[in-house]
Amino acid sequence: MSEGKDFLRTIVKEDLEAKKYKTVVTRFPPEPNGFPHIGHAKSISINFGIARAFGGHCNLRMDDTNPTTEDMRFVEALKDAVTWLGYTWGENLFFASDYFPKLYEYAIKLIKLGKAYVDSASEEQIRQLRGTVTQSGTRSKYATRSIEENLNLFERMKNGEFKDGEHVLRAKIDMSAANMKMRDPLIYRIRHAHHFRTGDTWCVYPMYDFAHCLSDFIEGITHSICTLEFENNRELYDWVLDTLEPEKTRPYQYEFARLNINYTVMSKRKLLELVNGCFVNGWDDPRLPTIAGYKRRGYTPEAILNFCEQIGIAKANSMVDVAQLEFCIRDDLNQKVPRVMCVLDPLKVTIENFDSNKTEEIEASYYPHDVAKEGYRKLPFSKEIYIERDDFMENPPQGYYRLTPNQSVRLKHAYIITCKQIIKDANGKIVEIKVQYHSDSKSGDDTSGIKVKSAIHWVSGRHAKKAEIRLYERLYKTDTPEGLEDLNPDSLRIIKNALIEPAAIDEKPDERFQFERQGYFYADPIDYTSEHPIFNKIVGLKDSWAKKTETKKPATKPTQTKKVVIEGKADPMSETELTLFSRYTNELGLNHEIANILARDTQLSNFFEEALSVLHSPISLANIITNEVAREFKTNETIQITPNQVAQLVKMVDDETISNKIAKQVFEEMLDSKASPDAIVQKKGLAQISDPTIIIPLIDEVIANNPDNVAKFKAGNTKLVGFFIGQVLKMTDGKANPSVLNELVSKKLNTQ
RNA sequence: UGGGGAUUCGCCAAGUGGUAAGGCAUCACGUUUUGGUCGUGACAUUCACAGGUUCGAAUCCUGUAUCCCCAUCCA
Repeated sequence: MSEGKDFLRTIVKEDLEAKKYKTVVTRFPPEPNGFPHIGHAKSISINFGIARAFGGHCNLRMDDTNPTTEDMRFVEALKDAVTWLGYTWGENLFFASDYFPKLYEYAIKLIKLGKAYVDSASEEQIRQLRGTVTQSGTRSKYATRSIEENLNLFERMKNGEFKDGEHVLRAKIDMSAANMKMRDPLIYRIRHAHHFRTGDTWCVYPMYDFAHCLSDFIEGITHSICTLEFENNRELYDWVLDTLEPEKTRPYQYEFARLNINYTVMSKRKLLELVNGCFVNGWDDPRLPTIAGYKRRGYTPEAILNFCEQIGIAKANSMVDVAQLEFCIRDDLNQKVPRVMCVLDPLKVTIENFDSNKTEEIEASYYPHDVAKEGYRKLPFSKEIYIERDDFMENPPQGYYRLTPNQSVRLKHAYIITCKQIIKDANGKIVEIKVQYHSDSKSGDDTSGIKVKSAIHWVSGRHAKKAEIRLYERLYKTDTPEGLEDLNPDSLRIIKNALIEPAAIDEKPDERFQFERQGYFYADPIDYTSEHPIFNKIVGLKDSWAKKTETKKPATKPTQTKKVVIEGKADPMSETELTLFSRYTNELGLNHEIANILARDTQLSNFFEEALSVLHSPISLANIITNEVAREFKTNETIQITPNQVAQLVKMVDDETISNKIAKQVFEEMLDSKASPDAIVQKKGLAQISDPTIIIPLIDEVIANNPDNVAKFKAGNTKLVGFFIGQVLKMTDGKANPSVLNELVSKKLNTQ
């Protein structure tokens, strides 16, 4: 939870430090039209997490501006998700629909400002007139209506005098804007629909772009964090707030990349399709990436939150490996849950030399030695037991550690057994094995001296309980699933007759267990009863044996195809550009790259020509202009610096008063202070230090203080020269002459 | 095709002119009564590509490529 670990926290931190806001206020603003999924969890952890980290607060706001898709049921699911993840909104549960009256007033204000109009064109016409991404649009003929007429019409829209789609309210912005969102966006539409909260009060409903920013403003949000697809909406967000509330401090929008996970679908539409089409069993199906699904499956909020923290926040579209999530739940449960034995695919084992009437009770710890928890149960041991079918092999492959005709094995917590006889049915399937146990090999008290390769889990036939185990695998078989055709047909496997040791049911020391050697399981919160226990598989244990045996087969190496880069062609130069180019290269001796940049950019070439008339130092001038000056022109239309000033600066570099490095620093300074370069150098004492008698002692000092790096350098890490130069430069505030310094450092290090 | 974003290891991701963090995955060894956990080590001479500026570039400049978003009366 550190403060500056991602770009959002960095922004918040800076804003707070700059006193832009007194306290940070964020919001989690879902639309209640579907169940929240792990992508929402990321957003929740960002918004609530930032608020918590900076001592602010986060509102839970239902963005319910579309009456046709939203439902109270989803509101409850959203609240559940936030609570389950461990966050609280306190008093701050809001609904955009609560702001409908205020929003309506804002719309009227916009009309009065002459910045909104009622458009009576049809939906189709509006689309036509909007233009395309390359062609600008045309403003509707209704845009010329008077303020009074607009006011009147809008009020009648509100009063329900018109049918759906007859009119809309539009912001009057710019029909030729390159950003399509700014082409007179719709801000209100007529909807004669029943809203789940406001009922039939309203006939007009605000659109997202109008409602969202104003809702943020009304709530005093400082940082409005949303996903990347809203980047284009930001300009409109700013426009609405700047024209309606120009004086007040207001929220700003920031975007991050939404979460994608491989083998998983996250879109509301696809999730809805799965649920409604009964491809899964409801919104809380454990195979679904919904919060309800993870909860039902047995995931912990800690694991989800930890996952959200691990994946980070950035602006690049990305696809997280589902293995990362699986790691998080294993990692969490490993420290928490009791171990218990459960046989999923039982094979009967009769211990020939064990008394058939006897039951031995073994004290077995619920936790392994490396988990700092205590607790144990009594484990019954008797003549007939069951082991996992694949823990015995008649003809084992190399490296198989478990029971074979020639290899003894330990029964976990109990005795070592040795196979004596294999019994098969008519089809050759093994139905039972007969073994002898070594009575002097009891766990914790073993004097047998027998060495075994592994310990396997087992249950006592007489005492074991029957359990239903629901085994879940990934819902999709492809890593980037598109549709139903990518569904994994084996995503759910139900084992009706697994055998579990009695304590797990009778004592029920927890809801979640590790079934020894298999994975983590969760007593299904809905269907489980002690008469008919049902466990969901949360996640399997890592299984390096399985991995080893399967990777043996396909050894096909993916052929590395070297990426072929197609170099696009630059536009040919115009006549005048060509003339300039040849003058720069031939007369002034500039290199082709620099000459090219200058020749193609009139702003830069004018600047250059002017500077050149002051100081005839074409190469130095051209370098600084195509690099530093160009950057400023890129971000600002006009810049404060004059060609004359740049010439002054270059002059100081040319006569070695200052270094190139310092020149860049001075340049930055000139941008802010508008002072002349000489004055800056004077004032700050930036003249460069070239005298070796001053520099050498500093180098010696750095070398003396960093013996490790000296050693690394000697070992061949020559890049470390940079480190030493950097250190000396730091000591001299960047004033040491870098060329001289470079030479001296290299010499010193090589003669040490 | 206009505009807006992005590009650092198999997957995430720090880094903003001075030694390419960290996690997942993978591999090896050690510990282990879970083929788990844990521990140790290995894993980017290079940051989409090509030039340029600089003593020094992932970072600054120019150009190119690729991917994502925008033309719902959805959010």
